[in-house]
Amino acid sequence: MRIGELAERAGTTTRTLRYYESLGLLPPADRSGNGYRSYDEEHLRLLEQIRTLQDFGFGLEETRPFVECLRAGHPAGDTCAASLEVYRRKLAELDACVARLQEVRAQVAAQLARAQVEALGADGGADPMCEPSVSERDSP
Amino acid sequence: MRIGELAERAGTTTRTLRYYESLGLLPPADRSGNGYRSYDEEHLRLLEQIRTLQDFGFGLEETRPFVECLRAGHPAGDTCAASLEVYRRKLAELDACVARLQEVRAQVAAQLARAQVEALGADGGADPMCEPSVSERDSP
DNA sequence: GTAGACCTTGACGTACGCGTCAACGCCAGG
DNA sequence: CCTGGCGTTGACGCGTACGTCAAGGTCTAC
Repeated sequence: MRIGELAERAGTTTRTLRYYESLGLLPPADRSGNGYRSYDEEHLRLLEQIRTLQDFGFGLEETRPFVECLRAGHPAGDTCAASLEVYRRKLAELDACVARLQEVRAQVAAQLARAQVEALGADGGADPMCEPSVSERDSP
Repeated sequence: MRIGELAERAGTTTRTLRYYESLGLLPPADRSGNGYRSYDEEHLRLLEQIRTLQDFGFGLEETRPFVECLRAGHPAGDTCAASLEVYRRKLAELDACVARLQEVRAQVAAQLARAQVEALGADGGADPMCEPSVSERDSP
């Protein structure tokens, strides 16, 4: 099949396929007599592997071991040692990233709370502890 | 003070200060007779505000309301309505991002687990439950 | 007067993953 | 024969937040 068909079947663009080839991520496609790239089903599998990982947030370079694993003849791209290592590294990265974001979230939330109070204090209400909060005497 | 001193005190570089000015994020600095930029303590406060937000992962444009709030004479950059809105938007973004990352993390973990099993099955061990694990009989 | 440290503007480089032309070749249908 | 649709390479653009270099002006100290 030619590049346009492969691109469509893989849900990507011809530009992307040529880009991957230029990176050496995809093997150089065979050329038919007129110079057109010629692809087979295996290329489609490689692309599906790449797209799956991309959706996970993997960079293109991180997908390389998976692609090479498939090209080496393995039925799955992620059963080779190098691929497993990338998975593990990525898990660690994800954990670190989540932790950082949660910490930031807490700090931003705290800043927001403080700023809201300050905004009220500066804007309108002079002393905000006149009326005792009713909720204390509500239940007994 | 001149640009080098401000940069050092703010923990940044002269390039960054000129860049912010070119964006209109910082107000154009006054020039002394020789054409050098001249800054005061207020500029330092603006920069501190920007850096704090940058550390939270805010983009430069997102810091603009805070800077303008300070420039408007408010004692804090985050007590203006626009700044509070940015805080709230950022909180929502952070929550969405954390959720997405956690979902991805779960999927990657699942892929890793599956791939490890497949790798074992293809590589060596035929039936991996011959020797009962010794740790079970260790303590009693 | 001259070296060195500071300042000025301008412009290109970086990383990522392509999008979007430009200018051209090839091939099938009418 | 010509149009339209496919393909080819090459090269610039984008967004973000600057780094880095170039070529020059300015000020201080010796």
